Amino acid sequence: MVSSILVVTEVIFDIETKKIFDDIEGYNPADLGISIVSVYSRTVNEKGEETEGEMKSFWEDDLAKIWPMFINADRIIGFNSLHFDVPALMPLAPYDFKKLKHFDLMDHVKGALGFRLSLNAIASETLGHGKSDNGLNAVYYWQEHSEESLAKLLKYCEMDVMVTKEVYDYGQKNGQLKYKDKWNTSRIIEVDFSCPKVVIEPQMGLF
DNA sequence: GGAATAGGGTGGCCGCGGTA
DNA sequence: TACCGCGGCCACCCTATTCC
Repeated sequence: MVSSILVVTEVIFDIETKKIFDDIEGYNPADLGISIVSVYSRTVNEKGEETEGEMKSFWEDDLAKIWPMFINADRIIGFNSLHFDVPALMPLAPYDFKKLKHFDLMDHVKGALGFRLSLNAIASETLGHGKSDNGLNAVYYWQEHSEESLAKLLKYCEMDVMVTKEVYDYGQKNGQLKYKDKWNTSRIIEVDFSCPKVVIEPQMGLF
């Protein structure tokens, strides 16, 4: 008797750019340039438990290493990724990056609420802590380019990925997220982050 | 500060009810 | 009947918000 294993490979990612929109003409995230990409890659078993996970960060010179991670993923998770991260990475990708299995958290929040919310607003109320910094500072850290500022940039990008991961996990486990509205009232967002499991048939010995 | 988009504020229009 | 005030609805414009 051979039993099937249900697993999902998930990749949670975030990017930081070299420039802000003020530095470029028009609106094309691809023109901002990529300074660093942080990726949390993991496998999840049939119980929804993370069996293994690893955080990696890649500076612009190492970006070639990230593409195999994305193309093998069952779900690529980001926040506002479809409207920002994906277009920014597109020109650098060796394949059609936008055709992969993207899962944009903000898109789901917008679908549930009808309007957009920041990752910080959701994380603060849902997890009790928000982001450690903001995206503009990430650009300044890159432009400063000192050992200390690059360390801050790396830490910020990885922290962003961890916050995204925690929000995603909370939504998947509880079927809801939280945020504070403009009247400072705590609100609940009903979400469905369920993911179809991939069935892996154990290989029979061929020898 | 870029594009996109939702929310809020404002003003115009219309219908209804009260009063002279 | 004519006038006035009020409320509801709609369109428009401005502001706030997302990402970096």
